Amino acid sequence: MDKTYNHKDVEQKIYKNWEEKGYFRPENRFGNKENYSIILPPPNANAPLHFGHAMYVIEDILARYHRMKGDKTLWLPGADHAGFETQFVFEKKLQDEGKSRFDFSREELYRMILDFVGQNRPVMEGQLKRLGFSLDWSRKKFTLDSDIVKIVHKTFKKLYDEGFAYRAQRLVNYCTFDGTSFSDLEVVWQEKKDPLYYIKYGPLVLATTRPETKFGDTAVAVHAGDKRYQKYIGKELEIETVLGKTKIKVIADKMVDPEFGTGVVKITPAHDFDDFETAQRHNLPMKQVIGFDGKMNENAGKFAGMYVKQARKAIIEEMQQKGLIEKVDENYTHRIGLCYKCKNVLEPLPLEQWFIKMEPLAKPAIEAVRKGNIKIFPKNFEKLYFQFLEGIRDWNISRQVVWGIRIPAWRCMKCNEIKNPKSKIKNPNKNSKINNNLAMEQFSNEGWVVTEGEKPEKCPSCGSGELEQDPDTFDTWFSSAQWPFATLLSQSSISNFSSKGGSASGGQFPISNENARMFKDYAEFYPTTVMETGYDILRWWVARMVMIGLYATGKVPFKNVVLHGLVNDPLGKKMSKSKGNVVNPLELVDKYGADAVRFTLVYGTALGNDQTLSFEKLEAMRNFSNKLWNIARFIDLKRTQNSNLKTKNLTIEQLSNNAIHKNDKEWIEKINLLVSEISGNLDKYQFNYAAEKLYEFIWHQFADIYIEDVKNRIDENSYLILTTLYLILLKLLHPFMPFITEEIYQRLGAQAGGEESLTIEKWPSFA
RNA sequence: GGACUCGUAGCUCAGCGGUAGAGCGCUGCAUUCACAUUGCAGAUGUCAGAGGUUCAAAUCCUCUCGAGUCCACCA
Repeated sequence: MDKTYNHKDVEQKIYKNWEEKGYFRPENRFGNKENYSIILPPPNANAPLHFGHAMYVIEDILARYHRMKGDKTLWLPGADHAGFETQFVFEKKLQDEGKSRFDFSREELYRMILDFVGQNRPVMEGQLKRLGFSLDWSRKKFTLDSDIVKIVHKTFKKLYDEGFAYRAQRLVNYCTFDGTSFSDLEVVWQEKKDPLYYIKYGPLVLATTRPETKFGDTAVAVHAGDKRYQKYIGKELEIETVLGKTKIKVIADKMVDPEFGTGVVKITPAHDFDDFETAQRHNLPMKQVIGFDGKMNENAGKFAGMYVKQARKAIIEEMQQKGLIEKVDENYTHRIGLCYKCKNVLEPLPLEQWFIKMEPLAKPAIEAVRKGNIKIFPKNFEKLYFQFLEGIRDWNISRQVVWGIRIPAWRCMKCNEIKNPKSKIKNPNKNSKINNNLAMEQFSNEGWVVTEGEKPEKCPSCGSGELEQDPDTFDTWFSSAQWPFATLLSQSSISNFSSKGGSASGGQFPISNENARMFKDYAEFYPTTVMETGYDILRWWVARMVMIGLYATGKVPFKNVVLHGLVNDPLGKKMSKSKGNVVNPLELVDKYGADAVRFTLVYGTALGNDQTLSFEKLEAMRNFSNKLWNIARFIDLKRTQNSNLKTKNLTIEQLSNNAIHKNDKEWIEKINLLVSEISGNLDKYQFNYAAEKLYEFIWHQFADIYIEDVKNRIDENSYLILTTLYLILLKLLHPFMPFITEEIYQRLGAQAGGEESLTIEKWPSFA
């Protein structure tokens, strides 16, 4: 054996062997006790891993621990299509090539992104392997796999049929130049100085930066406690405007800050996010004055046809002439949203989209945690969970991107014409004249046909064949929310469970009990045992999985939630691509070895806390690997010096019966205690304790004291005890440092008579 | 603006009611011995600050200051 351990020589070779032998497949285990399952949070298929993904080592520790304990263990990998993010990255690439998404048809664009992702996905998977993750690759899934898509469609259909999915008009950030809406993520916020106009509304004066939207005002709001305006609350005022006299209602709402401006706010539901919400609270009508083409519409009277900026100027001039402007604050700064692409000001505009009613779904999700059907570790995150669910709003699941699962909903053009004769519904990107005067109430789903993916032949209510599919795709999180049951269900032949024959009403989708046997993985591993992920996606992902999982299957999707913290750069700053401080975990694996990287991540940081990446710590853990190596080297050397010295794979009890020397007996007892401590720590997700104890014990107890002691009195019996105890320590350490422990085990284990790999060895039990 | 997390040895962090802990670093010594990616010995802290609860507080409560994250995006 070499003097130092060289991880590069062994890691990849070892992983390849593990995989070929099928150790990570649950069906290959002997003596299965309980079913144990973890679904890997699917990394973005498009991007290489970042450091956060290395934290999934926690899942590997759990998987390996339970596998060794004899549980039938499944750790299932997958990849997420990450709809908007991936399309965003791809469009950047197009941009670099001097192209844009508008140069391609929907189908072309989708195909191109699919190819792009296809090239990147193996990179990500290879990285997970380099980290030693004991994932069952035979079961890997992608969120756009056809069988997953089928399940997602089915869930949506169920939500629709049971009245949880509805169509409604909500505001979106719309770029009138690019003709598309953007999600909140892609809005670029910028500080800008704009005039703040103080304009007269009858007896009131209010401040606004957007006087041109005044034609869309459907109320004026003040704070309920504002003494100045008490007498107006609930009254209807007659006011003078540039388009003549009109009437407007005064409401009281908490959204108004009496300190700002005059303490009076105009409410323009169609063109301001806050106003929109206020209008919902007060059941105010919505009046659109700006079209999807960026021009004022007919509600703006003589200003119709003007672009927003022109109109603002023209209106201000006229108001000034009429004496309707009290003053102008020229130095007002505020933040406005810009299009990331063309840097134009985004226009909040009302667009019809699909929503999910969340409150009834959130209730059982809250209950599940309250009752302890789901446990969250560390416990303090429960608070965040409840906070989110108790204040939940309906979920907009429509996304105007191509890269994703297309919503299986068709609009009957004929029914819509009957319902809304004047404004023929067309793609709003082309036609601005829709829904100008719609009330705020939820839309009915009339005129829509929702299926499980297949195109309907005709409209069930009018029989028309003129059906147009919703161009939108689902929010990525809508599919990820179904990940635990979707991945497990889709392991079986999915044709068993498709659409038409399926239980239409009543029972929980997707399957009736008698069919359950067809879905073996689902039956065995759902609900999964642990969902382990970063706390930053507790609400985005974990909470939604609970809600949708409970809804779709009638069961919690997992029994335990384990949340890890973030890994920051060596200066303690969050790693981000834009800051350019991202550390590739693979670089560190190359330099220090996967085991050292893994151990570094769990050593010394309590679960759920952030940590700062430390090269010193990595070095220390690499040294620890070397220590392990040299203990093995000592054992190996003695053996070559005296062929009577033997190692045997014995249990602690058997060892006890064999020990002769008093000191050896003591050390057996010490390790016996250690086994129980480490097992206890792992059962309680106290990975840092376990790692610290193993490090301290192996190095400063076992090597520094015990080996030094045995060295001077070595004989066949003491050698047997010493080396067998070392095997036990390797087993305890294996979930944390799988490569080096396996390599040493292979070198020592040949004589020991154990399993062919540590991966499938039995976890030491304490006497 | 709202919420959450964190401020403990030079650095990175455990501890979270009972007279302060680890790793790294530092100081001194040792070393043909499995390992210098080593061993032995040692120094180092009014546990951010101020109040309060308690027989007892780094640990519980309140406030202040500082660092960070998430959410919202005030006319």
